[in-house]
Amino acid sequence: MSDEHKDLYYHASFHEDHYDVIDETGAYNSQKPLYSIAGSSTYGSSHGFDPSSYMSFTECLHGSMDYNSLAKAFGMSPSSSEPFSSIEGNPKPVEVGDLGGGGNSTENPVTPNSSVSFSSSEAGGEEDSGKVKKESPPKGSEQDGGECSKKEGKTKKKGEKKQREPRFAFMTKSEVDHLEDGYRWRKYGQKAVKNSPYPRSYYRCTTQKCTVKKRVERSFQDPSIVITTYEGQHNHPIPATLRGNAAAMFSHSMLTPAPIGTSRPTFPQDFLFHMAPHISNQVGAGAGSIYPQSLNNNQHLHHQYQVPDYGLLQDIVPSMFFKQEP
DNA sequence: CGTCTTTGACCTGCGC
DNA sequence: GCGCAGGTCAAAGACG
Repeated sequence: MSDEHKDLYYHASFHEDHYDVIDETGAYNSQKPLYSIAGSSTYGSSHGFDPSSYMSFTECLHGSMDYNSLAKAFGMSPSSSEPFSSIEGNPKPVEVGDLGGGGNSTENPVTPNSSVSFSSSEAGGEEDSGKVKKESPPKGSEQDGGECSKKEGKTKKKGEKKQREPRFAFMTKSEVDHLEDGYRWRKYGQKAVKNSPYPRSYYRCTTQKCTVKKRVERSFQDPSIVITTYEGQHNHPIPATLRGNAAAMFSHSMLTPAPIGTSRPTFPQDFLFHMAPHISNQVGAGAGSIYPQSLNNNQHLHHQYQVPDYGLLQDIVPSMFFKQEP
């Protein structure tokens, strides 16, 4: 494995979380990797992809995702006190790598190494530096839409580490930083990232009571790649008013076959994750690359990727990852 | 007027 | 203890 690959594919860590990425050979470079996902790259549109199995990105965030199951499916022990990879003080981000492949979409060919990586990390109680703001009300209360008073309560309990919501990171090749995912977000901050010329933006779901946040930053290794990290799960449906009927049609369209590489799907904005057949046994966990497909318009055309063979996936990929339609 | 972005300040945890 | 870096707040401004 060459470092070259890593560099090429983004071995940069997600800074605070140390998300590393693996190269196409499956080798990765991480401190505490739980498992990695490496994808194969080559795939011809002729394979015809099986649209019956996929899950929308939004849905994923929606709550239909069972972290434990996911973990289990991926070869991790779901039950234990570490759902995904949580470890006291040491988030074990699941990483994904390999941007190898991808392929090209008819309308917008993407470079071979353009794909999206997906990683997640759950923090049972990580410390995440700085993440905790004023530590006032336990995330629970303040969050709720409530912007409560900030600088006041320092009711932090000793030894009680703030619990972090599960997080999922996606690397998408795109020119736009903020990818449309069906939800409404409000930017609440932007920070320069160390060692990166690109700033990181912080967004929060505008829906009341929804505490989902997401961070968006561009890879400094490959500026064309946008890293989006979601934290938490939406506890509400997609805003119906968003982008017209996007939300409305979402429920249906997301289950509709989308011939990638042939015609652009007409779904609303969302991503479809596709798992690549390539399995890497890093750290004893199976993996596959997840290719997202933007459902938006031209704006995200570059998110269309070749779809890998689905065959193998069904067995390794957690069911919740796919939406099965009879 | 409501919503969203920008941006400097502030807070917190961590490493040295 | 100090400095650094990440994360968040909230005032101010832009926009429709």
